[in-house]
Amino acid sequence: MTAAEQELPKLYDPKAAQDRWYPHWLEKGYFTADPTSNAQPYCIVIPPPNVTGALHLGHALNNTLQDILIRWRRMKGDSVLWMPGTDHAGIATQAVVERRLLQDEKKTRHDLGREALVKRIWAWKDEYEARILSQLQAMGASCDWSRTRFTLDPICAKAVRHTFFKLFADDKVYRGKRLVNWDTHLRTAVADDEIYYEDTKGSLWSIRYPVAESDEFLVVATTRPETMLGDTAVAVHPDDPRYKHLIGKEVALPLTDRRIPIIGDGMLVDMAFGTGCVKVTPAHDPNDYQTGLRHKLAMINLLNPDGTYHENAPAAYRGLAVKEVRKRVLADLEAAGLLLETKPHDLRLNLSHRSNTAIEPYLSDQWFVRMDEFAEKAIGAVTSGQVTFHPERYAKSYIDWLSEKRDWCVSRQLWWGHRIPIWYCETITEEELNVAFAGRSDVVWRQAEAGSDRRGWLLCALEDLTGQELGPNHRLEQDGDVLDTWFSSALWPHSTLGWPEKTPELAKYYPTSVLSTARDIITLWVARMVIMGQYNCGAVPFTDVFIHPVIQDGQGRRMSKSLGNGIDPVDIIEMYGADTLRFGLASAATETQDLRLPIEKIRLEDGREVNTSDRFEQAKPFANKLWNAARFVMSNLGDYIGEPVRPEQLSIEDRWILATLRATVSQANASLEKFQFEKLAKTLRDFTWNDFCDWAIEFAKPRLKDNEQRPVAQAVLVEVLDTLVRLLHPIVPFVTEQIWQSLAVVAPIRGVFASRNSAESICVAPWPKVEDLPADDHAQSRVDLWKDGISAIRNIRAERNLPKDARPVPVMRVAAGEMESLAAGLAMFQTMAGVGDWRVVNSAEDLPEDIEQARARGELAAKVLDRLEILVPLGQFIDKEAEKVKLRKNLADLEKQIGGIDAKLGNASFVERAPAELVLQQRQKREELQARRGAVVELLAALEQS
RNA sequence: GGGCGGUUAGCUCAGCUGGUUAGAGCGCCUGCCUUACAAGCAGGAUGUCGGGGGUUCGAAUCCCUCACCGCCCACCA
Repeated sequence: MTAAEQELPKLYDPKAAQDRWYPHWLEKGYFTADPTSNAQPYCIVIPPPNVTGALHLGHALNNTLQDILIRWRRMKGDSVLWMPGTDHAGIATQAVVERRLLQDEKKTRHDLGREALVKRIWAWKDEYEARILSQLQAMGASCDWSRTRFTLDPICAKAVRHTFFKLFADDKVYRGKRLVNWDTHLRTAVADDEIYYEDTKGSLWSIRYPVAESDEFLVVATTRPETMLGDTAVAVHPDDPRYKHLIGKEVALPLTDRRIPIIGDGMLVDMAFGTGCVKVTPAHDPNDYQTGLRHKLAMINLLNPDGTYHENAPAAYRGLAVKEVRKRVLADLEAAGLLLETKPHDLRLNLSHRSNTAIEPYLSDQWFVRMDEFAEKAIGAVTSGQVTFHPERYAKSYIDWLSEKRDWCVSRQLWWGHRIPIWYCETITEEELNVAFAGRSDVVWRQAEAGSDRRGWLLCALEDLTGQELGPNHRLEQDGDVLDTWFSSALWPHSTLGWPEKTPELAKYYPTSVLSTARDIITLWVARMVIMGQYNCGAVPFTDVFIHPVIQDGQGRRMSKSLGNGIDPVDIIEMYGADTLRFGLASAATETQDLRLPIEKIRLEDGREVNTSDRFEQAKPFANKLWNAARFVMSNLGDYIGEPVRPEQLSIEDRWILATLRATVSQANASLEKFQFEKLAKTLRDFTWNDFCDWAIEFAKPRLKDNEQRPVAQAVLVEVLDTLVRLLHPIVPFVTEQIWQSLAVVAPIRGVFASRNSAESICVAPWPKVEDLPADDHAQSRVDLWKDGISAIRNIRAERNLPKDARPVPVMRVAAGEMESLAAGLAMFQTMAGVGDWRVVNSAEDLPEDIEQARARGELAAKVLDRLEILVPLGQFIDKEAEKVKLRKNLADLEKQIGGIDAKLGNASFVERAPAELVLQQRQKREELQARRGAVVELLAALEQS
């Protein structure tokens, strides 16, 4: 491509840049990690999106922020790996596929069978995984796609199998009882997040339980009378004077022939609620279950999986459904005169999302991971500083949750997931097992615990058992359940790197660097990754956890399908381009607040209705602005030869913009180190727009017309543009690459000083270094004075409505020491402020005659600034009255400020107690203001006399 | 019920280790198609910093309290 072939359209075309550069980056392999590199490793594993559906804006935010970090570190020269992948999301995915099956074909999973259903889910997964990956690519994500993983793929499966095997062998996993949320319609356990609540008007029934061998009664209040058939105790508060004496005695449980103990339990019972007596049904209520554990009560399961009453219930109720049992129990109690009262009571019904039927707490046997030691170690990882949360307040939720040390239930009654690698055999003996598996270290076994639903032996194997290992006389049956999705997610940082194999990737990139996620999964995911990382690899999985804000709609609600307020990032990319999406999200990613996006529905040209947000309008002009600044620079490089520039050739304004750029690089570094993306975006936007475009380019225009100054001005523009696009690249990768590549054609040689580079893509160009750019306080101070002067004249022109072509001839009064500074900006003033010849005078000396005369005639407009007084003769354009009003307002402002300072300085306590430095500063400030006031008073007086 | 965060311009948000006349983007008003950019330029207006109390010479910033909004966790016999 030659310079002539360059297309430099006025409007930046995001789509063209995206279509052109993303495939190019992939082809060149810039995103491919090299574990053999000697560079410092930097690795982020993507929080794997669920394959349940397409990505929304929350994912876009998180992945934009990760890509910013990744692209930054890649440019810094680190050996970078951003590991992509997706999550099988157990119940969520199975549920969507089952729901669709029911809708489209009126079939349940039982109609299809396990194998066929799983096949359907794989097809679903393939579709959505492709969609998700293409969304990430559309956003510009620089993942190493050659390593894309899926939580059910063979590499991850191997890690899961090895982990479970190790846990089993170490006795860290056990089979135990637990109350699960049982869906009696679908005959399956459902997860907590698959339950919804409905407030309904129910009843609170009071039932008399006769105390054995006594005339006394205890009255219990319940919303679920049918569960009384499974009661195994009645609890009262141990300090309750009404019942204290009964603790240790028994009641005769009505409708049954059982006697159950009266226990004292301060945790379960609130003396003030109801009657102060609580029936305890450990097998069908979570609190009662805990109470049962505390008091070692019997646990009587009343239900069959289909929700009918089990043989553990008295004969009269067996085989009946829950509702029917309730009716009968109430009728029978009534008949026995034991039903005291029925009161209306508001209660919350737990319903299954999947079948819309009531959830029954149901006691079942599940696999658990022992958490005590694990949690202790994982807490230590944070308290010792091996893992740091950003913002740090989130460490508290992590530690609080882990401190409960509740064992982790890892089995799920699903078909979609990692099958639990346990085989049961009831008939074998240990001797026979020893013989069958002699010499094999890949099979371990343990005896089933007493009280478990299984008898005989539990075998865990690294490879699937065929079932034939024990010979024809013994049946081996594999556990039908799968593992909790979070089990495989917990291994994600090391499983994706190849553990348990000792891969070069694992050696190079583990522990990874940063984990970026939302706060709602700090416990479910982050804590468990730390635990499993420590267990499997002996080291924490990452050193920093960054918690990003949550995206909400205009009403502060989460985005969700059911509310219809979700935004597809691809829609935003189509409307605004990927750079604007990313810039908008980064600009909104503040540390303290969640991110509120007022949603609008709009209809696209193709008729589709999509959600969008005004927030992207705010970010929209930026890429184009940058593009046009670059276009200006490049259009002035036709004769650029790239000769090195010696520092002494630089003008004041060159030194100013380079010094300002230096400060910007330093600020950008600080923001990136601290995960302050909003600050990063703002810093770079401000530099681009306010310093580079508004001033530096304008300063350069006259110099580019001067043959002598032109090469230096060109070199500095190239240097600044080159550095700026490198700084911006992590946020807006496409427009910066477009500029980088175009710039390479017109200015193959860059670098005002030593830092020349000619990277073939900005993706791998060096990150700017602060020390390559000169600091220059003097230039900064001087250019600030120029800017003030130019703004002041523009202000006068605009406020006095001077015609466009009017060329007033102003005077600037400054202290003697500043005269030279201002005079150096001569050319700039004339073009940028639109003035004719102008003069700088010493404020201690008399004004030039023409100005003095204009003042006498009252035709002078003035601006009295801190270091500078600007006097513009307006001649016929003067409006004396308006001028007086302005000066009076100016005077009032100054007096108000002086008054404020006087109040402070007149306050003895301030002078005594405030830092001396501050008092001095206030005194100086007062002097300046007084001087300005004097000047304004003088001007006003002249005007009034005229 | 416990915990966390928020309440600053019409909208979305910075500022909060106390100390200039409280800022930005978008929107709004005025004037400009000034050959980088009208998705632009120049200029302008806009705030009892949620209410109340306290600490301090000084509070948007620190403390207490109330109200409202959001989130997490627990619970509702």
